[in-house]
Amino acid sequence: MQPIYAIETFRPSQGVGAHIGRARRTIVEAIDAELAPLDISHAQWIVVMLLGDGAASTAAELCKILIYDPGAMTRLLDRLEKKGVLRRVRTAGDRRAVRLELTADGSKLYPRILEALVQVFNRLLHGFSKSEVRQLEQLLTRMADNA
Amino acid sequence: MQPIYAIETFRPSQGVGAHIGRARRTIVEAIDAELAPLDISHAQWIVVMLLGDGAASTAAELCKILIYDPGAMTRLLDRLEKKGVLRRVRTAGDRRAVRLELTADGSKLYPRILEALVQVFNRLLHGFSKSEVRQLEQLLTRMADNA
DNA sequence: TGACAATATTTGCCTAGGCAATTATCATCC
DNA sequence: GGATGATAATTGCCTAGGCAAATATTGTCA
Repeated sequence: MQPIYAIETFRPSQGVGAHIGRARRTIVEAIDAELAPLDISHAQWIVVMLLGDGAASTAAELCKILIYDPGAMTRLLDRLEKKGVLRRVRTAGDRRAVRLELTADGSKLYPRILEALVQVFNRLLHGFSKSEVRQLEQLLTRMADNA
Repeated sequence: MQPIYAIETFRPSQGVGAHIGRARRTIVEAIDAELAPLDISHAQWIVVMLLGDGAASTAAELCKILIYDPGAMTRLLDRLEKKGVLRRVRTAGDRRAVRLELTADGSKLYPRILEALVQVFNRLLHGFSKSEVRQLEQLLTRMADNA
């Protein structure tokens, strides 16, 4: 398999990295606009969704998934806890870890954010066939798996 | 064309957004590791590359491309100027704008970063055919164009 | 031309993230 | 079982980004 890019011809602002960066900023901007009335930050709603759909349940898991500083995560969780969105629960199993649970209010947040996400992604993926979406996901996954 | 996602079945941590986020974090992490010896931050080397390949030449253009706060950009440019990487040049045409130019040292930085980028992307794109890379780029572009 | 909106940059203030050190708890290996 | 290393979370300190206001300049339109 040949290398994809060569130093002589690679233009950073036209490579895959730039495209992914642009797509990501586009997504974040669109979702933030959609969620503006909820008064919740980008980092915060991602955490709510990861907890809500069961992808994570501790701070360490969130940090690993998001490649996020543990100290910053502690404070982010402080803010969400103070807002009443989640609570920290000491578990019997591993007393180092703190299990994170959405409160009733936090759980109500989940479907509202979910709706915004579905709406935004359906708009951004307008004109895509389902197989194209699946393909996009697979290509990105293969990239990440190469790391 | 049908909507891609439905509220009932959409799982945020498995959608396109999550994949793009993961891919982006993977890329940033890999490049930062590669560029560690240069002692230059993520935001900084992106600016150097955008200036170096002519994709931008003013602070406002950088802000637009990167969806970055103008105030933060001013200070980021301050740091790069103090490092001797770039200089600000008042132009005769529009006296509000400040044209940004890489210094000789900044220009030397360009190929070193370029090499790191090519290396990292070739690694992350290992196993991809060129048409798959092109396809990935096109899918991402179509997404961004829908915004 | 003159008033007014828009653009480019800068500054102050506040918030949030990164890094390093600390504490508590678990896992491992002898 | 006990020493040692790893893991989870937290805290302090510093840096960097977001927002709003201010300044300078340009564009527009009556």
